Amino acid sequence: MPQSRVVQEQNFLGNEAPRQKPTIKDVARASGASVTAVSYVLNNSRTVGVQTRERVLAAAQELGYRPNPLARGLITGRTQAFGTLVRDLQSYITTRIIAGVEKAAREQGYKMLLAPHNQDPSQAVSALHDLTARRMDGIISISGNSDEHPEIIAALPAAGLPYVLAFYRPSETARADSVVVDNRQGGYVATRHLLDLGRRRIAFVGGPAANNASRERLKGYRQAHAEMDLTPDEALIVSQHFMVEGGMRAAEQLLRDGVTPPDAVFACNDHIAAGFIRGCREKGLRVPDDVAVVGFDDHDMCPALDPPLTSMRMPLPQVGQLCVERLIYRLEQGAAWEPETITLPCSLVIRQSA
Amino acid sequence: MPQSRVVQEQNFLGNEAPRQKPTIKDVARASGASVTAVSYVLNNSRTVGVQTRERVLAAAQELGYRPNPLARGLITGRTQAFGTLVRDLQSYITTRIIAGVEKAAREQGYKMLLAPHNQDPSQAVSALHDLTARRMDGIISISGNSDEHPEIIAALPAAGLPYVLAFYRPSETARADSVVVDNRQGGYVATRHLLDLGRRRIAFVGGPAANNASRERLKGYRQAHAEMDLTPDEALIVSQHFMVEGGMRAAEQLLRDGVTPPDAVFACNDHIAAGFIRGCREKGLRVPDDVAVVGFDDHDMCPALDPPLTSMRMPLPQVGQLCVERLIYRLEQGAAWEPETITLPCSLVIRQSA
DNA sequence: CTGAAAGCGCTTACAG
DNA sequence: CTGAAAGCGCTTACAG
Repeated sequence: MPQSRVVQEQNFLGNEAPRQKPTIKDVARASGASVTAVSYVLNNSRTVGVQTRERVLAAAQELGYRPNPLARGLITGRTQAFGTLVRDLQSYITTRIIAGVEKAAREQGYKMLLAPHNQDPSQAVSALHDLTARRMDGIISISGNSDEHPEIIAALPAAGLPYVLAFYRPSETARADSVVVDNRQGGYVATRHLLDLGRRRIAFVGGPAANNASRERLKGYRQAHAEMDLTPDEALIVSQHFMVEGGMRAAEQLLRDGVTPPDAVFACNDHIAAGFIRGCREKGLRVPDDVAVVGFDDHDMCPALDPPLTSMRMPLPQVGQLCVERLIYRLEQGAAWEPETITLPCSLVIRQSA
Repeated sequence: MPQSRVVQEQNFLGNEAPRQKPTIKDVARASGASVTAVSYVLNNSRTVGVQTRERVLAAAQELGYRPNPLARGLITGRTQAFGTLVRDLQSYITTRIIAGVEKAAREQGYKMLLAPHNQDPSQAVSALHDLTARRMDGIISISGNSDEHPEIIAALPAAGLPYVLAFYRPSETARADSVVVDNRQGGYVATRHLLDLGRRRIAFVGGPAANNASRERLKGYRQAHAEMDLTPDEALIVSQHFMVEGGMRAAEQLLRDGVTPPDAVFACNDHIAAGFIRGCREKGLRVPDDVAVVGFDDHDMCPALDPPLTSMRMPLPQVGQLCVERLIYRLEQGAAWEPETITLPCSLVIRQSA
């Protein structure tokens, strides 16, 4: 009898056809306990006689029993899994947040189902439907450096699942938990660093004008100036796409003949910063001597740029981790609660561009 | 009666508490059909009288009915979802393959459950257990530029699920489907490009010595030389980590005083190439005039490097897409089959470094 | 303290 | 062609 079990185990571990997975009934039979007892023992949800308990545990162990999450989910309505809504998986920022989500989820015994929506509201809605149908326990919605389409955020409450926003600060009225990075402080620190270097014509190259992170960083930029009783030249404040090409275009704008060039640039991401540096080079300007440059994101190519790029680092894995913790907290609390936004500071990584 | 349904729908779409999701029973009741009939209509698995069929469809539509995948999976053993095993989510290569997997999966009506294993066999085994327990329909295992831990590949068959390897060419005996990139051809094309430029001392900077992709690319490097009756200087062939720092170290090795420097470098990824370029700069060597450089991966920072980096592009999204197609094909075929490896060619993206 | 039984929401032989 | 019923693998009132 025990022998036949061993054989099964070998089949499972070997390269052969999969054995039939043992069910709770098999464990009950093998341990001489009732299905009820097995369930209670395995879930620790009721005290069970100690000898029964031990036989159940032994049998489960020996059979390699694993409860079927589908059956369990059907009854409990919980699946020990989160849906993670993301725009796409190509973004450096997004993947680092996901890494934090995954790690924290795993540590808490949860799995993560990824649902990219490609910034398409109808895809997002259908993903949300599916996540709900699969009885996810909650949803984490990750925004990247660009804002999510508003309809996507708006679709979240309708799913009827607890959710937390990562990297996106909800409007006052939204009643949503979120974990965000302090973009204002990041913008402040970056700008302040350039001011401390003695620069006084600091350009600001933001992302698309509507981008929330950019707007916050611009506030920090202004604040740093204001604190030193300086007024930035509004002509130095421009918007571009978060790409190398955007940075090159910004350089064309700001370094064109006939205008006084900036002596520093704070770029809202590293791609822009890199493109700007390239633009400087083409104009014959030296970085950092003529133009000091600070980027944002601390991209892993920063050390490889010429010169190595000084950049703001965001605590991205922590954002993911805190989202998970928040979500689990909500799951366990249930009932009424006040939405909460956790704000994490950025830090400056000084290299040679500023 | 219809009115109360409308109210429910509003609750669902609004910001209120989630309504109870309708079940197949609700659809049966609303349409006056049997549960059996509803099931057959919705699955198209048996012909049903046309008027019944239409009433069922209408009711399902109106109620916003979505079959519970958990209940369905419990019976059918299928969940319309794949598990995707990855080392981590930080790799540029991995995320691009994942994007391809996700897109193809979505188009075929499948979801994707991501399971990172951090190159830790025990994490991989437990992820595999979980994926099996959740009744995934199949598994796609994605390797990045570095080889997977062999135990991780070895654990795959034991899960008893169909699986496909992405980016990893299985050994002859492994009997596994896979979709890989033609690293040999990539190495050949890159090297050939440098040779055609007239370079004759071409260094090869690979990843860790055991790395399979590197070894294949080296074969291509040798082949390109052989075709022109050239023999590369073995001293120019070095191994480094796939990082900017690795490239810098390679530059230290190859450009040190007293040795004849290479006039070109083929680096096995863009981070290495970028680090090497930085090393050249520090030695006062011009790229590409003194040293031409070709990287690998076509990283999105390539255009921002100085000079913009010429690099090999791999058809990564296609790798993911073909994995999904292969897997679905296996699911539908079942039974006996011969393992198949699909090999996709790389292409050269010429910028200014070579 | 304990177990038989109902039931979660489906699918699918089975019997009409 | 059609539907009542069994059953997937669990959890948990319910009744002893």
